[in-house]
Amino acid sequence: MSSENAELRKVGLKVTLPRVKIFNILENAEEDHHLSAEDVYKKLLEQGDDVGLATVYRVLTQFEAAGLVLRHNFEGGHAVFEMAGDDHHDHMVCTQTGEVIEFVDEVIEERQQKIAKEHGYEIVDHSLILYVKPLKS
Amino acid sequence: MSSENAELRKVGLKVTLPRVKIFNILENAEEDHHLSAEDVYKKLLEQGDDVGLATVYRVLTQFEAAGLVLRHNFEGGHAVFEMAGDDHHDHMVCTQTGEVIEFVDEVIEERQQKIAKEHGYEIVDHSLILYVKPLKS
DNA sequence: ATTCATGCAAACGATTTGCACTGAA
DNA sequence: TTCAGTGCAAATCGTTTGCATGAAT
Repeated sequence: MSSENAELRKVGLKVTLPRVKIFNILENAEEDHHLSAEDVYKKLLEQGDDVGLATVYRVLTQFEAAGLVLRHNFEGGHAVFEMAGDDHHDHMVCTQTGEVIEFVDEVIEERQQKIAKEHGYEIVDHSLILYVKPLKS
Repeated sequence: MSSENAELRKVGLKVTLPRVKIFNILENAEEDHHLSAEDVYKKLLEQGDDVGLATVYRVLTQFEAAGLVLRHNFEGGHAVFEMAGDDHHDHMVCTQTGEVIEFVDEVIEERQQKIAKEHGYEIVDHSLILYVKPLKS
């Protein structure tokens, strides 16, 4: 039935309540789908689920290791997580509002590959974050 | 005489021993000039200078605020600092050796500006880090 | 005397870990 | 009955802060 069960099994994780709950929260995060561990924890409490913060961290780390979610280290100390399913994109973070905008640019993606190769490397992962502020209107 | 004194005064920082010592360490870091606060602290101890770790953090933060050094948040929790004097560049971090390679790509720089503008923003700062591994040889 | 800079230790926030407990296979 | 998964509290790590002392103006 619920597809998340399949997703979890597929990556070798036993289907447990906390894992399913957290998976759903990540999957259904509409507005801003970049959630910190704390965010996930609060959402769990809000919906009446009693999951420990430590478990949230453990599960998120497992999801990351399994490739289900991506962990980003924006400035400000804490990490944010998002479903990995969607296609790759980079981030623009507004320094005034904290808003996060996603974008992709093929030209940049290609240059990156090229640069790495020129130096004798291949890219394992990359992080491009633009810290921006609204244009004077 | 020593130019760092001028540099410090220029940015409105009183010339004190800890500040000069730390400035020199940053400036003379050859091999890898991306140093964590801890790295700087250890170098101070090695050369027999008794500066508190808290002071290292305070001074690095002041230097950053003054635009003398740049702070980068590579993955792994801790921040690294480098002299800002040199021109802008991005980073490639080898996931196997931890080596840090710097690079600049005008095409990428331009695209970034363009993308931000298209979304109604201007770039305040940006962070591009490629996590790489050596090509199979 | 007033102000700024420092060292030390305590405080911090995010994340991790030790451990005893529970529940499923 | 075995063992992964969990909650809770304590521990850890990088970094910041409060406070009292010390140097410079």
